[in-house]
Amino acid sequence: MEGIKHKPHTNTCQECRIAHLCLPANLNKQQMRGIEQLQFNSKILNPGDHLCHQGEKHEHLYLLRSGMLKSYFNKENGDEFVMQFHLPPELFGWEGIDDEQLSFSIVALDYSNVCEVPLSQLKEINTKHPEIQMQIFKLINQTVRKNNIAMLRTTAEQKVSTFILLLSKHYRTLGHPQYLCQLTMTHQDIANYLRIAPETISRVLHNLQHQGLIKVTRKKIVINNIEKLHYLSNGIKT
Amino acid sequence: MEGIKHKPHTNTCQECRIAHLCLPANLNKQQMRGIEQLQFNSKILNPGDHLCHQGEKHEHLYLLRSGMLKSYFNKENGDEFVMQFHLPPELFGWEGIDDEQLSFSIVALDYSNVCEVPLSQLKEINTKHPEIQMQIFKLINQTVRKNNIAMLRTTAEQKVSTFILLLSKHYRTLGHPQYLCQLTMTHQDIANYLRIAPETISRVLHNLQHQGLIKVTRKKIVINNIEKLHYLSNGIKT
DNA sequence: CGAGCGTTTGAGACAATTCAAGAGATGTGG
DNA sequence: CCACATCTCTTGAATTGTCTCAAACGCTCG
Repeated sequence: MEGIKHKPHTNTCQECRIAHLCLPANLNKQQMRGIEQLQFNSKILNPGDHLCHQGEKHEHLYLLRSGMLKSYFNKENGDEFVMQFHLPPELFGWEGIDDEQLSFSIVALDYSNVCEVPLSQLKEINTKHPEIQMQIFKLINQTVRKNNIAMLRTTAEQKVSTFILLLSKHYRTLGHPQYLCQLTMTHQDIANYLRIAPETISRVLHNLQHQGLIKVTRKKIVINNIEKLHYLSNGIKT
Repeated sequence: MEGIKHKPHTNTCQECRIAHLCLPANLNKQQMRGIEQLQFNSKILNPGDHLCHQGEKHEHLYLLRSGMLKSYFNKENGDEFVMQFHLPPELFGWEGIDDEQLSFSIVALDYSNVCEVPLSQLKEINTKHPEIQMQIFKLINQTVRKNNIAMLRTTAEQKVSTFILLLSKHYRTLGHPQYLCQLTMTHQDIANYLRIAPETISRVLHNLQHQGLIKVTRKKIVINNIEKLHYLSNGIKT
């Protein structure tokens, strides 16, 4: 799987379908015309393809246009540590930006399209389009919030139900009904990310299904009672 | 306590003692001369004073020059939720920057000195000094990392020992020996932040003392074996 | 089809929480 | 300066939740 070649090609922000959710979000039409020179390489990744590897030189920020990614690193003892799942539109690759080397690897979980912003170009972008700074703030902020969402919960049930809701929201933006949710990653990865045991994921899903809130078929989850799932995820008892 | 008036006064980055750790970190001497116009109000806070309140208009970024702060918000059910403890030099106030209103309050735990950067001024700063963008990235990154440090740990012992090490590092930068650590916040606040029960904090501290790693006197902790504490905090068994 | 991985399920062990009571510290007003 | 009320912290006992270990099952892919 990994062997398949990336097909880099160039994209201008002007013709990008999700520019309004991305760096140029705050630009008006006139300013948009001024960014003809804003164009970046974008990469198509197949599931299992790596975008970058731990230890490589840190030279890009990335913008996820579509698909789903996982960033992780290997601890000294060899254990994998899942940092994040990336969902579009997401700005990532800024973690550890003060380091020369990348402290993490990023792998595609789904067919994905990623836009590369060279760090070397960032200052220039910033000078020409200072409005973009605020948008970068917002994008970073969304990422931080997304991660807090699942990890700050205390019980396994809260964590898992929050995670399901997060994913289902993503699938809704893809046009699927929001009560549908596809687990593209393994239970192991989710468990690692949420800092719980993989067996616990299994048990919680079983419980949620038993309560009639969801229906699990393989890696597909249908949400029957999204309202109650929200309650659970926020620790509100009914 | 809360009633005591803030004493705002103006600071230029040029004369600031910690400018090299703050926004102008990457500027050379020539560029530093160019930032005479960079000056911000700074506030002195007494313990218990609020810097800002949930619901107010979101109009500043803040830079903590000295002291210690806590940011938190109140959930619908009235429960307090501790988001972060801020240690200098830290850039904060960018969480929820896409919202009009502040989603959190910030209170001083110690005598603190905070520099205010108006959001309205940010674009201008950015245009004149694009080098600062990268420094903002770095500062945000440090904050995210600091929070991950304690929260990604799995056991209560790991969380608490990581937290102690974090604080002790802070006190070292103040000139205290690094094996000294003052808890300016209540166990309740720490517990809330680390998502564990306050009783557990008490028990873990008791255990660590029993193992001879620390000595607890009231809110003062003396670290006897910092190396082993590091092992514990990283989950390495000895 | 068989190998290998991921998932499910159960039983026992362990960690952390909850609840409750008491000790210690802090602040206030007389 | 003391007495009282209020917080915070400590400690114990019972309970709950999650983890670990182990075994079996089910997919997927060559």
